[in-house]
Amino acid sequence: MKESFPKTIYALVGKIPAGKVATYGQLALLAGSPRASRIVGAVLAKVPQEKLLPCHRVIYATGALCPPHAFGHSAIQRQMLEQEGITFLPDGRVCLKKHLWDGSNTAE
DNA sequence: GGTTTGACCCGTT
DNA sequence: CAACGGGCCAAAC
Repeated sequence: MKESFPKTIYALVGKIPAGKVATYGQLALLAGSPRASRIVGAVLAKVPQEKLLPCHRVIYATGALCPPHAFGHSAIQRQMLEQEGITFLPDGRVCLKKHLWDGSNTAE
């Protein structure tokens, strides 16, 4: 495995199953750098939707969604996740306890 | 090849 | 309880 970081991120995000969510830290961890959580976001920011990556399934480690400008609009990500079957808490956060992606099982 | 920034995360005030 | 700052790693200019 010698794929670049962004390449790894694309693969990981593309492996996130519907109805599940992954945190930037989680992707960074699977990518090989647990502290490169920022890189994950930066990479997704550079990579256009042409990759068809479900970046809307990527959220903060706290369960909060990423800033509105990330998807070009606010509450968009939330709407998408709701359609995926994600459960939102009254706090406005995703139920990480129920929808946190199990990337450890998908890691190769 | 060095510098700047970035869709983050956590501890402290 | 809420807000602020700092630190981390890698990609882009």
